[in-house]
Amino acid sequence: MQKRVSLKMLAEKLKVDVSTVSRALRDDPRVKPETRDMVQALARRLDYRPNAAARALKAGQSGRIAVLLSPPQQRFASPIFLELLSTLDQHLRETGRNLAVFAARTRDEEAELVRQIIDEGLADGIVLGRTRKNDPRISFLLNRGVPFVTLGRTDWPNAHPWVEIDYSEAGRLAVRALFDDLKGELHIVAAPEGLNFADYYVAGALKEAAVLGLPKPRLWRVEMTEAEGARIAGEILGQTGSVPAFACIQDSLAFGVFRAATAAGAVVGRDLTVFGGQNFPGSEHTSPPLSTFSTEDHRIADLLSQVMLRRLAQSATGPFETHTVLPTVLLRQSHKLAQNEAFIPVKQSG
Amino acid sequence: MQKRVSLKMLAEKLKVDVSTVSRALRDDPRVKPETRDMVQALARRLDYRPNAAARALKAGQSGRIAVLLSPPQQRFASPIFLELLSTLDQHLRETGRNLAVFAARTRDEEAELVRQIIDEGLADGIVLGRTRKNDPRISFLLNRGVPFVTLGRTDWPNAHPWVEIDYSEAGRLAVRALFDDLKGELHIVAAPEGLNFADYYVAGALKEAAVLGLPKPRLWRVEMTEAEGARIAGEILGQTGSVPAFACIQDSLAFGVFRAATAAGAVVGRDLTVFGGQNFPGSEHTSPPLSTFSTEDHRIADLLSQVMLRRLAQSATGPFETHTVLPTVLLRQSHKLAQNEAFIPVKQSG
DNA sequence: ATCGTCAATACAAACGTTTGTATTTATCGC
DNA sequence: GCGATAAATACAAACGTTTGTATTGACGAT
Repeated sequence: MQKRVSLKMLAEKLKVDVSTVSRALRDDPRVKPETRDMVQALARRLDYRPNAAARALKAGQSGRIAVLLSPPQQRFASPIFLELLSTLDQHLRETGRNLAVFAARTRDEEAELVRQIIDEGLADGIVLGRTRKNDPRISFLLNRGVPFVTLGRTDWPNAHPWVEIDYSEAGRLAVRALFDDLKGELHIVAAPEGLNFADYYVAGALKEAAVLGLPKPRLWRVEMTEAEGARIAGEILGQTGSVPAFACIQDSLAFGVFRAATAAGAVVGRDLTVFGGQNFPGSEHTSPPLSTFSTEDHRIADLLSQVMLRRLAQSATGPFETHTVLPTVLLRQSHKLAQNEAFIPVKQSG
Repeated sequence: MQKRVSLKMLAEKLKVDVSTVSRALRDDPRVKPETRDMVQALARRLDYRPNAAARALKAGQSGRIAVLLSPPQQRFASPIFLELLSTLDQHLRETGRNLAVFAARTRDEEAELVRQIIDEGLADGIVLGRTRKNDPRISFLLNRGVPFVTLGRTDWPNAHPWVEIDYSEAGRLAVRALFDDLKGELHIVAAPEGLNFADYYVAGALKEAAVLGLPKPRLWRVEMTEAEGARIAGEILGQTGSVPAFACIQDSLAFGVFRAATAAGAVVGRDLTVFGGQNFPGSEHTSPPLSTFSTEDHRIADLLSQVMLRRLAQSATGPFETHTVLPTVLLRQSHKLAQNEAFIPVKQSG
């Protein structure tokens, strides 16, 4: 357990000044080639690594990028997050940066957490998702001039780079798909109001319902958990004799619908129809295979990483034109009623 | 975009020394109560936050704990990781620490990454999973005296705290369950050799097979991906006329088996049987519901966090007696062949 | 020989904290 | 009213870097 090797230590051993050592290691032309080689040789031999805290202090930059994990984070948290963390870390490490992760307990806590991250110098930039209306995190970051990238556009769509999944299209798509065999009431099951992606989904779904001449669908704004999906479907299946259709914004909710159906002795594709979202692992193997839309997780993670890096390289202020709306792709067709046709996979997901 | 507020700034405004400001903020009895209040009032008004880098440099501690995400990290990465990150961040922030995340591309890269984390002072402690035989990460950390906690025991079981899932029991359990209706060859599909949890699983499974007087099962050591599960099952389903049984160490592999079965027109529960692991989201809703074992993700995450904090509070060297082996719980019974009995959920998973 | 020039290196300050020690100021005993 | 004592505060060094500037010594030009 020897002492950590520092510039000072190298300097003492070589009987030169720390400044010379520092410059030698950075290939500064001001140091004599022989000195440089000597320093570098010893540094390599002792496996010298520059201290991150000291560098951060000097540079006024932490060298870290934060990812904000949005609550609630449970087993059913969107699979995109892990992919994002992994991809982002790869990209960051290539540019000498590291990844910091913060998980707020509640949505209200997030703004304060963001403030802490910035003002304590815990990170130089932030990646955040689940943008919302009047998002206090965004106004704070803009105000401070902090580089950040969001998953989902905000109320200041031209003030920062963002990447967005086309949830409006997803909503439209789900309703359109369910419409074909619609035999009963249509339920839109989305995340709480104010969350932008959910608002877009609902808007897209409602618009499509109107276009198709449907009566106004029943709207549910709940947390995206299997429990909530089960609760809602359980309630509906208990009271109606018709064949309800559920357009769920996320597969977690749809899984809940499956659970409620099983509990009620109802069969999906006969007594009810379901459409999910985000193509969770396992959704391919439900019975019938869950209709859902793909969100191209890897591409999103990759894009967010790239955009974050580009933003970090930019000067302090915008405009930042990097706005990308990613398409959603229809997967499978289990929403079709059994008596109409066989369940056929539209596209393999692996 | 005003300058960050520092101790110096507060000191100048109040015409006192920075040391006084520093002490006032930490409620040092050496500063006069009126001065203390004056300082704290201004600090609150200007929303002063101590700079993390400066503190880290002075303290010789980064104030961060690293979590190593083990490759491969894909959509099917174990759901435990997100839960772990979330829980750990909660606990850490309560003690003024933060969470850093590192994702190695390959297993070989991990040891070097760990070295970098420690020697550059990127973190003061590490949480790591997927321990293996002759794990170079562990020997390095022990050598450096770094506080760390592992998910899964190591070759140095008394030298550091760890938490372990009872994979030996899981293997035993899977084979025992599949045995009841075994009509063909038994396949053990586990993660690559050298990964401790997989080795325990295989050992437990083989031992149980021997106890039950079964012929030696066929062994597969592959990455835990749906693709690998599908590949293996596809191969087997193509060549055998019998009813193979697959004990998969993780649901991702089992999902692959389901996919291959669908592709081959085979029906799970009639033409083959499957047993999974870790109870992934969605595994409840396969048809038939996937038999698997639960790994109590939240409890694991909580335990790892607690143990890490306790370890950080301890003196530099052991012994560290915190060893916990968590049980695995059988969920569902879809491995039963259809003609024998109906598929009944043994226990709800939500 | 002397000065300027250049290369090579050393010195020093700074980033924002924390903390040991020195200094100032007020208070008390006598 | 004077020295001792304690309270309050200021000074200074340190953590490990980076980087601007000063110093040293050798050499060529005059």
